Amino acid sequence: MTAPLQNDALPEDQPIPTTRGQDRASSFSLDDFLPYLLNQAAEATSRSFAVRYKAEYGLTRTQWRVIAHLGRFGSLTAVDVCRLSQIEKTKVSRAVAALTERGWISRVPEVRDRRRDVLQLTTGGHVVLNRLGANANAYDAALRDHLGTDAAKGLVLMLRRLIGQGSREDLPHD
Amino acid sequence: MTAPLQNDALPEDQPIPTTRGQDRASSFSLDDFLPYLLNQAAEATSRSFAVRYKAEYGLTRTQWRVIAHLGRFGSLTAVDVCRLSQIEKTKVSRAVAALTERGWISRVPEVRDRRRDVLQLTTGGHVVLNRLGANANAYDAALRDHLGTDAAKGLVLMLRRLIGQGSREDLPHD
DNA sequence: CGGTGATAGTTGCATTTGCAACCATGTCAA
DNA sequence: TTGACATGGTTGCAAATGCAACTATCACCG
Repeated sequence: MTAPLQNDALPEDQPIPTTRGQDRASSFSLDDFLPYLLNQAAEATSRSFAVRYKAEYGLTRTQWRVIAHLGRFGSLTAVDVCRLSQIEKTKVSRAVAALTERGWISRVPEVRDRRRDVLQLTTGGHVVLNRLGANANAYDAALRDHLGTDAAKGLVLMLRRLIGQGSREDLPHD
Repeated sequence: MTAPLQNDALPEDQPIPTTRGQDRASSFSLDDFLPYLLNQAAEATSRSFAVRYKAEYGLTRTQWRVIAHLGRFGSLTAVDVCRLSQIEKTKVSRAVAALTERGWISRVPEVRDRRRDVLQLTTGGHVVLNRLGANANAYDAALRDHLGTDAAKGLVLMLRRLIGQGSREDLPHD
């Protein structure tokens, strides 16, 4: 659980010291900065779930994601995982190594192109995925519920939009 | 070396070469998992901006955030920053150390409670913030534009909701 | 063939992290 | 005053990460 740290910190007699108040020099408002908000939200929602797969299976975030992707797509090469998940090559490589070692995914070199290894969840891997997947579903449902079903749907659309348009060149570079 | 993050990844016409078949077993659908989408979106939108402040000022994400918070709130102690930003104690501590060293923030021990140091942007710090802030604004505007202004507003609301730990509404505004 | 250049995946190394233990100071109550 | 406990902040260390080589394989062109 993300312990909220909710603060009784800011009541006026529990002071944020001296010169509070916005700094006039800049018009930049962090609280409305989309990347920032996205980050916070992502952190907030990821963290509590991360605790779970970490505690129960000693999984890294990356590892969990790799598993999830393999669960979703059946079999993939490492590069496919990269493309789909937007995770760095190296990270995937190491996650795969670890997961293979634990017997949760299998890796079979492709004959037609021996540079590639085809990755797949093993039976054990499926067990893990299913267990965690159930949790994930429940958690997700709770989140959507909290937002309102329709709103949640809208959110998903926008997020997809942002993901697709991530770091593009048509964005201002002063 | 700047714009890695390749993402012609998910658009429907994407080949995804080696995918052989879906995996039946699990009912978990990664593509709809909110924390996952949020993460992706956060990554996508943060990265390109991060490149900028990293290249230009050698700033870490955390450092940038600390600066932004100090810019927003004027002066804070490290713990205040933690509470506001939801960043780990340690991370803040180190960021502050680095930023102080570079002369971008000042740290003054509080007399009433010598455990605390009051942090503030120096003039130099303000310069940095203003420069980057301008970029940030432009970038943010572009993102909102891409989403549609109204949709973007809705998005912000939902994100705040997810962040949960509280609308910044209880904080000194302006 | 041989050469050039992409692609899959790994490894080395310097940074960043996360977590827990650790000071120093402050608070409150007996 | 003293002692128990809370708080602000730092540090040590073991992971996790990012980036730039580097290997091995393939593809194509002459």
